[in-house]
Amino acid sequence: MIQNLPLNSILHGDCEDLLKDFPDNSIDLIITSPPYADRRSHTYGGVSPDEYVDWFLPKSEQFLRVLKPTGTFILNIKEKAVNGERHTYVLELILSLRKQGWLWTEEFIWHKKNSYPGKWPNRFRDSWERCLQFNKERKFNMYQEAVMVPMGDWAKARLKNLSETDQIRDTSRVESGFGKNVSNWVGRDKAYPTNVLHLATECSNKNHSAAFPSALPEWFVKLFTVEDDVVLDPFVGSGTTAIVTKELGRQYIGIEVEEEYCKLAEQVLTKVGSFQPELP
Amino acid sequence: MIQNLPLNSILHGDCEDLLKDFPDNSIDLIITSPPYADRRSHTYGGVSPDEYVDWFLPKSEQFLRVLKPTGTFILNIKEKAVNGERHTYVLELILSLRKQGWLWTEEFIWHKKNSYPGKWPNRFRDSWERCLQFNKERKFNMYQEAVMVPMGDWAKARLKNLSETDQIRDTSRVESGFGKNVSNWVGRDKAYPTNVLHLATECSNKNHSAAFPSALPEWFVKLFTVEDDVVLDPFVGSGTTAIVTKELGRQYIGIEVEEEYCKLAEQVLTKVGSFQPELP
DNA sequence: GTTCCGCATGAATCGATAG
DNA sequence: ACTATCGATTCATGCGGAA
Repeated sequence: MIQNLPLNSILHGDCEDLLKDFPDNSIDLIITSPPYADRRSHTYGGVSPDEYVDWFLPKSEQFLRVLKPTGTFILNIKEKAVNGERHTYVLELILSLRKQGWLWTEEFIWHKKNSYPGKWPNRFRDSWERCLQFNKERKFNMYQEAVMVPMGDWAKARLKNLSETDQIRDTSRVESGFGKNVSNWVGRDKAYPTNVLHLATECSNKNHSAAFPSALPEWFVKLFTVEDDVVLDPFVGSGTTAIVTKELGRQYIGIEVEEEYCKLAEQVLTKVGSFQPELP
Repeated sequence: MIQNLPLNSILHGDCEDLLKDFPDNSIDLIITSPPYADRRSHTYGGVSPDEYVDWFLPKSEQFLRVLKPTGTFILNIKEKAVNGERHTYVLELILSLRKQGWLWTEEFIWHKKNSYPGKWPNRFRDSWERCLQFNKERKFNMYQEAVMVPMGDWAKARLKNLSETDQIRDTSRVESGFGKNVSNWVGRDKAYPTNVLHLATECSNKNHSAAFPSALPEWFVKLFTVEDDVVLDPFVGSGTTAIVTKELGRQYIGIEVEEEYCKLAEQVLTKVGSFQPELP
């Protein structure tokens, strides 16, 4: 058991092992997107859907131990289609996590505006993922004001940045919720968020593709932590969670088994500046 | 066992009892929004979340029997928060329905664009519900073209393929359907939808607490049936499903235990016209 | 400097083909 | 019969070069 947390670093190894050295009740927010069943097989050896719960539970046991009683665990995950059916391993995982001692507080929906294309006789494109919120206690830290958006200024800023074609495109889009449909927000000062998030994946980014867009962890970090709080991502990948955590002036800990990802994340993190609060 | 289905009528009673008189494999689509746990307690005697699965399974057993092998069962449901947690009865219901013989084909998300306003210390407004798709067989009827939506950048796509003069000429003739080369790009301005539906709730219906907007059943009726197919709603309430079913030229069967709702639904249905296909 | 347009790129899924 | 691999399908996004 180590005395101090390895703050602001990316650790190389299996989170199940490495977390055993962490002290109890020391993390404010755990947010992660673990490898989905049968995905990323080159990295994680391809956990099969049927084995997924057994693979995950020892890890989440450590998450439960290191999380503060006021902390939150956000799990981004989505089940795949197997033999024409949705597999049930995510449902079983939720039930198992509750038996492990977690409270299943909420399920946020991440609406992926640019879902993977394709056509099949029996289903449409899969355009959403689960962001499951778990807690240790019924009372936890939540800073709702931090994610309220000042819509007036925001609308003007967005409008200015849009090309004409983008404006046409967006007004024609049926599913313009949180996105660029500015007209929804005219005359409003603040928007109360809901439990549905509308974000596009960053698929054709110049950077290495991440599991989720940075706006996703950003939103949860703002919502569940304040400055200098500690945010852990036990499957940090190319470092998206750590990067936005640092940018927001919180302290990050990332864990990753793939060495190449570790180096990549550390490389980017040295270039990232941390948020400095303005002095009056 | 009755010989013929009670087509285009609203039956008064408990669907579990009434369906026992229905023949096997006779319904093309079952779509329903059952009373949620602990809701509408005056109507259904207050099903508690812990008893919900046991309450539901005998009914779904009849659904399974009366549904055609090519048919679909759409279940609109959302778990409530109990003691600060999301209750797990919907997850358990999915697992139980699979054991009963259903295939859990898909989970659509209904994003409620204007969700009920409110603010709580530990959660945001709940602005989505599950629309669970179950089937008897892996092959089922699905008419995807019936629900295609305008493409995201339809304006861009059209402009790309046409010269300016062609644009003017063709757009002026679109209504008559005789434009030149129209077929080249007309097909491109529509895309298949995803498994996320963006629909506003209709606040107008004050009596029926579990009512969904007519656009929701409309979408599924178009997607899973053709004209003259039989659509059943075993918890039809004030009749939304039956009404849109009739309007779309399909045949409806509604079941409702509350007599007042039955009368209300029948009253509206007499005024509703059925879709008439145009003859050449 | 703008705006416009081509193009690669995805946490996908199914069905056919091969071992 | 059962598993592994592969091609076909499809569309929102953002980058970069062109106009």
